[in-house]
Amino acid sequence: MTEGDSADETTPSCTGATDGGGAEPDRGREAARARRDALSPAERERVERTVVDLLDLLGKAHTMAILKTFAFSEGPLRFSELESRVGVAPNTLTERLKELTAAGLLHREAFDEVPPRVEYEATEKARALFPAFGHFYRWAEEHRLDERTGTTLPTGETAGDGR
Amino acid sequence: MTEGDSADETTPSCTGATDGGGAEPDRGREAARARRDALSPAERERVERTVVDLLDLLGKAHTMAILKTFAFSEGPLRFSELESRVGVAPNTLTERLKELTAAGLLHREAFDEVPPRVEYEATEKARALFPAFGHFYRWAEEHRLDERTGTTLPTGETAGDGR
DNA sequence: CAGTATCCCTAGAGATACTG
DNA sequence: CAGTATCTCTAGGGATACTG
Repeated sequence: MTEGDSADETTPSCTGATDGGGAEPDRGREAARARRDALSPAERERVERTVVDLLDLLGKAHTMAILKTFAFSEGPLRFSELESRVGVAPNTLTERLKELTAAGLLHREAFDEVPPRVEYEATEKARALFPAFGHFYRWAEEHRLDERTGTTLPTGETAGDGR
Repeated sequence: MTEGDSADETTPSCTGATDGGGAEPDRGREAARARRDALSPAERERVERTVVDLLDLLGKAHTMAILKTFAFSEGPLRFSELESRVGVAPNTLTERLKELTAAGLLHREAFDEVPPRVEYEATEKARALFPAFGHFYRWAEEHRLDERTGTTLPTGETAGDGR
């Protein structure tokens, strides 16, 4: 992102995530407000900045692909493994990996063996994030982007995907 | 983003986001896999693309600030209102608004009155997304970015906050 | 193998002025 | 008021070659 602008807060609760039909209109908003108001202004700001920064990071080039790779892998992953699985240039991968590591989402361990080996692994912090991705995933199962589904929910979401 | 890679998994909704200690290691992963494998390859691809595209959109300049504004507003919002609340240049705002509208996350209604009036409102589709933001919010309450909290969870999260 | 060092190159955000 | 039209500028990602 570019700005360091003014207002920005954050959000809601855990209400009708999976809503199949029209549930309550703005149920979650109140809860959101409540949660939000429960924090001290300073802490609130801190939290909100964190959310924005996080989204910012997730929105960067291959971050999601990288995290997803970890989410579906058993053990740690090596640089080259990620490089090929994600399909990204080494410099970019290095950068992302550094950011993720600095954010505490990945843990880096280097073994100085003959052919160098470095392993990356998702931390608890990262794992705590995965459920949120799950929410997005579920959302994506029921909705589509780039389609004027207006205010009404789609009729058949699982619809005719391209192939 | 630049390329079309895959996406990600899922998990529980409102579970132990707040986990204070170490819960089960990779509990959600299996569930994620299960959910994922339940879909046809084509649909899975569609869903994963949607998630990536969504994150991509959310990661753009002022998207989160805009959506957050809607999340905390009662009624619809006007262009100028958003312009000042978010603090963004008109062209950029227009662009973001168009994208959000095209994605079906916002509904645009123009009244041709003497001083033109256009109102934007979050759709159901957008509202269904808010709880996910809530998850991020909760996550942000417990974690910090840019801090080496390694594999262990932070001790005192509400940290730095002065009052 | 796991990166770093360069160079290029364009998407995209800001500022500003203008219009229906 | 709600945008559009320009122009400018730079962050950041791709490709490639090189190194500890």
